[in-house]
Amino acid sequence: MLKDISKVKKEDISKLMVSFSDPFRLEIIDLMMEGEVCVCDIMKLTKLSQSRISYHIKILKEAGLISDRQEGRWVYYSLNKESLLLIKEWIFSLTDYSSNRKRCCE
Amino acid sequence: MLKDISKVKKEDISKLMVSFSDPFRLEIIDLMMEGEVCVCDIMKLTKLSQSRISYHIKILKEAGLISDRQEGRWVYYSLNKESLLLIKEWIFSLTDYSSNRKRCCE
DNA sequence: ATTATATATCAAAATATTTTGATGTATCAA
DNA sequence: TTGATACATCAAAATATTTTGATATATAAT
Repeated sequence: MLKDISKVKKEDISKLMVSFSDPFRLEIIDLMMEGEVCVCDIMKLTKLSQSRISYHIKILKEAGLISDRQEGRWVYYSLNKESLLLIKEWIFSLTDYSSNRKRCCE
Repeated sequence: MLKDISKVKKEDISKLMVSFSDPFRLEIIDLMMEGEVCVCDIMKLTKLSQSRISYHIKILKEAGLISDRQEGRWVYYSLNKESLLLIKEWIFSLTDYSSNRKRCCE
């Protein structure tokens, strides 16, 4: 069930895109492609500090890119498929743009 | 001719993504979907200042997202289909991630 | 030649993001 | 109930990005 991408606000798209604009967040996202991860996993696998990871996780969460689920002391994070689809759709609208070139300043 | 997306550096992806992380740049990109535009066009259509537009254009150029072509006093900018495809491919690899969930910390 | 136009670039100021280290909170185990 | 673990949050410092206004450069028209 895809939304009409032209009606999605630029602010929402740019906020999602901010998620991908940092190499450390991309690393974290990479790990989440394997499945759920907790902060402790990310610490082991990336050598980033705990608060630094929490900070980036927060950015991803606020963008709506990831979901969390608590279990005991652990919080499991995973990619949110809905927002991935939204991004995918937006990229589609971008790559399928009409290729008829207009002249500028006429 | 698609590259092996897993071999593309995170820094390259994040730099491309930075292009999309600002609402004004998204506006500019939107205009480019219609075809080539010059800075003067963008000025007319967005009411952003000239140097501000040039700044954002520079970001897009350095990310490799757009190409330029000079004609007299005008410089025409347009989206670079190759990098759009790269992004598309990257998004694909992200959305097609395996959904088998692993348990953390085991 | 002079002037106007289109755009780039620059330095400074304004903002925003990121990192760090410390502290707080909740959960669990002993 | 004490201590350890997992994570969040906070304030300050460090960085990075963005905006602004001024100036520079190249082209074109007069």
